[in-house]
Amino acid sequence: MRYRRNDIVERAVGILDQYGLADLSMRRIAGELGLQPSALYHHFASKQELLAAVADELLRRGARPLDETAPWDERVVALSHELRDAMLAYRDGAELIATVHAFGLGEVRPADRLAEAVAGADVDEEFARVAAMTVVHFVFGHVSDEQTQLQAGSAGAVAATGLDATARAGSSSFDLGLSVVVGGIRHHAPV
Amino acid sequence: MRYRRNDIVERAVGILDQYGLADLSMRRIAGELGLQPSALYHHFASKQELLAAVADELLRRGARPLDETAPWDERVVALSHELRDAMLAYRDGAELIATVHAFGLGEVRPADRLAEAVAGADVDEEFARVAAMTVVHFVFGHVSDEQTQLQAGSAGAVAATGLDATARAGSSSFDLGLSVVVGGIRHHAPV
DNA sequence: ACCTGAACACCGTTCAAGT
DNA sequence: ACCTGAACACCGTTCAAGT
Repeated sequence: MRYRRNDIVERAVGILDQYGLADLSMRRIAGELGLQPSALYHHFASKQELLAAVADELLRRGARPLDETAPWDERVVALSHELRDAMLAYRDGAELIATVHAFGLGEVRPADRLAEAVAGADVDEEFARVAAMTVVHFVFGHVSDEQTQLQAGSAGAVAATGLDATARAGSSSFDLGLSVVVGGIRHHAPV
Repeated sequence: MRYRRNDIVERAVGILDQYGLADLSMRRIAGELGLQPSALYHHFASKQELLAAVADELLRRGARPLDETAPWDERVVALSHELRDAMLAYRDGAELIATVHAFGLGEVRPADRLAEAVAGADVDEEFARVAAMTVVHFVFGHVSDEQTQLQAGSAGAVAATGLDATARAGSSSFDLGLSVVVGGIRHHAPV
């Protein structure tokens, strides 16, 4: 069989969601496609590059149109929720996306759209960049924690109501933490 | 040779600092101690447990006394700098500490001391906990980014002045981002 | 352009057996 | 209590060769 880059990424997304990041090996991806592991290196220079492409794919699948006319803080909140939902939509999505970006990889850069939104407040460019990074760090950290707890819960014998409670707690503490960061940006003395 | 848990952790810290997290394998640790890899499983149930002990050790080595009489915001800033310095003191320290805590491991919990400090503001207990987690997520994310850039720079042929500039930029954007989060906590409407 | 086959240099973990 | 020796079931990556 002959595949293109995107076929491999799609199969990798499937393995990630079904078996988790720990089982997302080059050998497993190749095996499920009926290829030798070495064939993947025709499409990707390394596993890191393949994982970056998978993270980009998850972010693209989670992308939503943004109301550009909305106030800056509403746009920041909308973008943060979009990012959170994209991270939670697939198994280990949070860990994968956070790891890829920790290594400075990935073409899709959530901080860029956030920085544009923050620039709508009355702040200079450097502050907008730092503020956007702060929001991204909060979202990455919070949602990684959330997904770890969510998946630990679903592994054990937790009642459906218990899971719902966990999800609700995650969502409201996410909104509370986000309001702290957005409030901090709002009350920043203009430099 | 016969070793105790702590001897193994100390040797692991040495390997981490000299060769990095990617080379911190059970086989490497055992080899440097003149042991069979299987011997480590008498002291630690898994590699994850060993890594958690290493992360705890780094945090303990970076611990500093805290002025309990200082205002809550100064204590939050001091604890954040203590955490940042502990993460930066050893090669890949940021990634290790962030990863261990992302999996809910480690006995040393930076969020606990931070929550105590935040409780000094006029806020309820749940808000103090969420605010402390927000600070931790910011510090973990920012310092992981910082260390990635720092180490990418030191790998190439960067002049000493260039490295200093990178470190200075990291520090001041850290302080700026931290002031956003602390400002957000300060301006939070008491519930 | 895309893939095979084989190899290299590794991993974490288990377990019976030793002292 | 602490360690050995051997094995199991894997890894990512390289490279000459095939079509």
